[in-house]
Amino acid sequence: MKYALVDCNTFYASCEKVFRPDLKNKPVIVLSNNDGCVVAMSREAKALGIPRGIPLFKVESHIKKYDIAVFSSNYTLYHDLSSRVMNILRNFASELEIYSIDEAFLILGGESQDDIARLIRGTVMTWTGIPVSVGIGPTKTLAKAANKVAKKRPEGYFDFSSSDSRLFLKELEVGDIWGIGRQYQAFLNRNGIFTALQLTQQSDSWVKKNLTMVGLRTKWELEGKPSIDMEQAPPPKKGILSSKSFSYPVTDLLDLMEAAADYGTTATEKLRKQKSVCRYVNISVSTNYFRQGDRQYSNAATIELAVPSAYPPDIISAARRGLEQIYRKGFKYKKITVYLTGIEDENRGQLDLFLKEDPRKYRVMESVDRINRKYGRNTVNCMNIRETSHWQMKREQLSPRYTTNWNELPLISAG
DNA sequence: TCTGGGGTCCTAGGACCC
DNA sequence: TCTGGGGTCCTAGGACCC
Repeated sequence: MKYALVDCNTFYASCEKVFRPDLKNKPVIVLSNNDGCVVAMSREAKALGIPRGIPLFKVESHIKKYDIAVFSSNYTLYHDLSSRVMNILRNFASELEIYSIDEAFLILGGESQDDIARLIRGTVMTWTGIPVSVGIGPTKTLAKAANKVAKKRPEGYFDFSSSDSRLFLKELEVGDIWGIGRQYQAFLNRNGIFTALQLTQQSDSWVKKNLTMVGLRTKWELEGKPSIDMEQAPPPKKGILSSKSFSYPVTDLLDLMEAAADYGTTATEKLRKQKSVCRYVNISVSTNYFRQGDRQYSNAATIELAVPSAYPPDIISAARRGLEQIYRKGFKYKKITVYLTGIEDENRGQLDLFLKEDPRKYRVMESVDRINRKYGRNTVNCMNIRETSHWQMKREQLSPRYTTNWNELPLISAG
């Protein structure tokens, strides 16, 4: 059995280029929420040496000098193109795991691996305009590592089994292994372990003791023993959060209340979408820790609901009660998070009681969800959220919703 | 002036039970 | 002076991922 990892190259930047042929071979960067920092770059922008995660204001001069195209993140567009890519990949796999917005694991059939990799790349490019890389290996971890190699090759694919496995592992640095982050990399380096090959030479018990069971599975995967399952249907989320940074410091409790209502609504929509209810509402606020001179404060509160619910007014009033507990006057708040936990299926015991108590609540919410899906987010909302509140997101370089809004379809002109 | 958002899993330690 | 053993549940914190 063979695993493939298909990864969209510089996904957000590639999405922005699909409808802008004038940007072909030009550097493109995509910003985080609030246009804060650089989260994605086209190949050309990477070549200019811009590091991922750098704040926008630090690269303004580069942008002017090299005429870099800058975009606010347009998740409506990225999610739509992502689902088109995933639907294509489904045709090539006996099993498909959508791992993230721009990556999927596939279990391949018996065809020649080179042929299938070429076919996948060609089809996705022709049908969506998105370039992808294909890594193939006997485990998910090795397919991931093969994908890293694929990205550096002009063919855009690489099969682990076509290489000398000992040499491959020797050239793979521990920090580049899927599942080994910065802390573990530093720890392993301190212990004289720098390559995947060296990691596989440690005993299972040593790896488990120092890198937990997760690290031990990674070791087995590097040895070619599949130890991480495919997840075809994503399990329901165990925690759902909605959190945003403010574009300007917020001091007023009423503004925070409004933001809590907005993000509480967003989180609750996600909750209803997976047909769940939650028992706990956790709300947290913090000041801007990047501002060294400011007085800093952060705090969180968890409110338990009387009955598990996915009804926005229940969630929002809990969030507001929590906020009243933790709000302190005189701080400049930067960020607020609403986090829903204690998630259960909506059909479980306790809820029956609730539905008997007031089934109208759920009928109201079904209608609201329908209207908002049709006419846009916040067409109907619970707390009179203003369109122009100053705590809302900054998105000054937003591209059109080319694929999801009739008024923003790309126009083609003849001649 | 300007520094993202949304998740998962694991472990240690404390409270509590018999 | 002597001060068990085994278990569950919960939370906080730390690691990881994109």
